Amino acid sequence: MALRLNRAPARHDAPALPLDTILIGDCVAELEKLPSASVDLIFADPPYNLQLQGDLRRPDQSLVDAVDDSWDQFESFQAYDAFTRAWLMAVRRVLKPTGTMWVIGSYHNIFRVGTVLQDLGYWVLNDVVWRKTNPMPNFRGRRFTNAHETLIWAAKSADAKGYTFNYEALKAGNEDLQPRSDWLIPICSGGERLKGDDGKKVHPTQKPEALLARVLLSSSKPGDVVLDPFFGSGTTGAVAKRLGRHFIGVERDRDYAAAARARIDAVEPEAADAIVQAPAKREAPRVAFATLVERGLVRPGAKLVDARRRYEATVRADGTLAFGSVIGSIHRIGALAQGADACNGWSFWHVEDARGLTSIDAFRDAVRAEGV
Amino acid sequence: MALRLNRAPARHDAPALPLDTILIGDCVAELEKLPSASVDLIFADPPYNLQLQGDLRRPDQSLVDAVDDSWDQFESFQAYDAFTRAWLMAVRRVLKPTGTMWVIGSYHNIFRVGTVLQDLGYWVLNDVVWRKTNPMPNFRGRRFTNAHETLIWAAKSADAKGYTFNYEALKAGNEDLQPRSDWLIPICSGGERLKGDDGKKVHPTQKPEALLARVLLSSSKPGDVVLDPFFGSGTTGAVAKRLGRHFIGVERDRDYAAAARARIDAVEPEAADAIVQAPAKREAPRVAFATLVERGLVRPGAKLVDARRRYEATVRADGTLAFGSVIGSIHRIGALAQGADACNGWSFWHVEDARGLTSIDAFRDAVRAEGV
DNA sequence: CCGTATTCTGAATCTCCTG
DNA sequence: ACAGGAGATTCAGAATACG
Repeated sequence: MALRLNRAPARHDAPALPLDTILIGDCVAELEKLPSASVDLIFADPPYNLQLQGDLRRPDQSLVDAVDDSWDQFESFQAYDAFTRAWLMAVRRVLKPTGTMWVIGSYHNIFRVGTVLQDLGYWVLNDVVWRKTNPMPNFRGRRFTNAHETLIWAAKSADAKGYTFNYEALKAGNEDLQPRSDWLIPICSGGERLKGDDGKKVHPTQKPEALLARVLLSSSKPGDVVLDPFFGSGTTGAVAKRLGRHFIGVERDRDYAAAARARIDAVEPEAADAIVQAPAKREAPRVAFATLVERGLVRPGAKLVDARRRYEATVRADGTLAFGSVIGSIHRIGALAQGADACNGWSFWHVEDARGLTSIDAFRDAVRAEGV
Repeated sequence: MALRLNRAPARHDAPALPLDTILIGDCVAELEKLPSASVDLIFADPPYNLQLQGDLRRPDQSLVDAVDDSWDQFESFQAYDAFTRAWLMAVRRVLKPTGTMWVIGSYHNIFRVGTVLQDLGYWVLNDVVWRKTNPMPNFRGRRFTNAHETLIWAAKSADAKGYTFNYEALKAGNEDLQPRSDWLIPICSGGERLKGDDGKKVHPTQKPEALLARVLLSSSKPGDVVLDPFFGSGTTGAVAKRLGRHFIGVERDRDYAAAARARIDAVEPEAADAIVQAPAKREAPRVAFATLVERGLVRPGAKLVDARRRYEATVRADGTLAFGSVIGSIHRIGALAQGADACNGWSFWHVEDARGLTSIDAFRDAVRAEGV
């Protein structure tokens, strides 16, 4: 039995569609009550099936607050696939033929999700990468920092035409460059992060509003109906309301649903003419020395010297420097050579050729000039 | 029947492994001839199963040279999955227990590949995003510009330990920041792109050498054996040779194999000092704290303190520490002092003298410099 | 009150050798 | 195989504390 947390007025033109409502219950069961082909956009943030083992501690021994909630536990890949198949079928029935769907996930689950949705006849339009400016580091140094999550954007079927893609607006909001499949957005923190009375986060995986804004602005129109079958803390609803879209959320957990309802009630819709794309965060123009080597601007085996040619180091293929038997970054080796505590390797080291000394900083500028 | 394009001298220590060789034939059949658990790293760039529908034209009506080769055509997802399963099983047998595998793909195939490899027992370590500085634009304006491809980095099994990850060198080459899962690398073009006598590209999906360099530098050591079951234009082989790794390539198409062979023969390996393995701290020879006491670097009876002088312990002649009435290793006592359950005593404890605090790790470095 | 320093935290599949 | 212990390991940003 679903309990509805509804604040929307009754609508006579679409009586069966519980607009701007959070349906409390299992999403497959709740979606069966909705009419077919009735929503314009789906955003789904399903459980990731993280399969965490033991505790993880930071180098300072503090404990990482893991996502160990029961809703993220599955017995096997098979069980996860069955779950995935069920909800993907349920939302597909409700999706208009011209509608599209977004799903977000990590490497733990996204391959399963992508495979199942292809098998069900969805047609992938893009995979989009959410690059995090501030991901949690890899504390043990045994893998690459997991600095992104993946979104799949899919149409209802291969022959679906007429889906919404606000190409011109996106391009205009992106310095007249085509919108790309890699998005740089910070994680949800600070004032945006919902906290309980105890000061603890309400939901372990709250998504940033900037991410949802990019989704809704790119693939929906004002007045469209956006369905989120894993509503959680209600980011989809909050952004939908702010941007003049309707939402339907489904959430099993009453506490999450209540927090989401309160959050959404506090949202002020933006004036229609103010609804434009949030400006993209400027890309940090950070260039690593390894990039110069990779791009062939500095050759492995080349000798670097300081401005007065007192010290010499050898460039290695991995973008480190060798100074005697010591290997390290341009900064650390620069400091070591001088006997200093710290050194800006970019200004310290130079390449010598027929024309004389060239600062490696000049090569970095060349990389930046090419658009990083 | 496989025809080998071999330029490597015979090796008596590994007679069954055709090092630095391109095996011509189907990869599953060819891999059956190789011994089990014999290669250190796999890089695979399988067909993407692109499912192109009709010609793609640019706004000026010029035709885009699409990947429509017969090797990229599969009748169904089912056929593609069967193909994927077959080659993933074949390479897994050949992979050492400590080895890892990279697979690259796009949204057309990467979900299938990821699902199958998880089902086969591979353990995903990371998914890595290759962001292209210069992707092909989306000419229709109906999707996001496909500006990235996805790589999956996986170990042979969930319990596989001891795989190679050159964390410290990668960090040093990246402004002393740990390496992330998003890589920015230009596509292969210009002089690097192999062209035939007719000026046309030899292979439709030639990968940039910078991408392979990052793969090999991060997850292999000099002298390792790298297997590429879809050798194509031989980028893996060219980079392996340049960086002092051995390669084994498998390629069905004789023309591709011949072009790859010629390309690799022209490669000059980097100088040894540009590619020797950087010593990692965790691989440095172990030094017992007792050795420091034995060698007179730390005096029995000396007081050790933490960096903020909050705790104090006494050095004993046998290399243990006394903290109140408790006696134990530098690590145990460090943990006890802080009330933590673990502690790296080497970085925690310091000796105080007229010049201030000196970490006992500095004395350990001195011992190592003397040759343990 | 302000500027600086410290602390806290985030969708995380996070070690390896010896006995 | 399993237990125990040595010893390795973090970045950005916000919040809080301090001087």
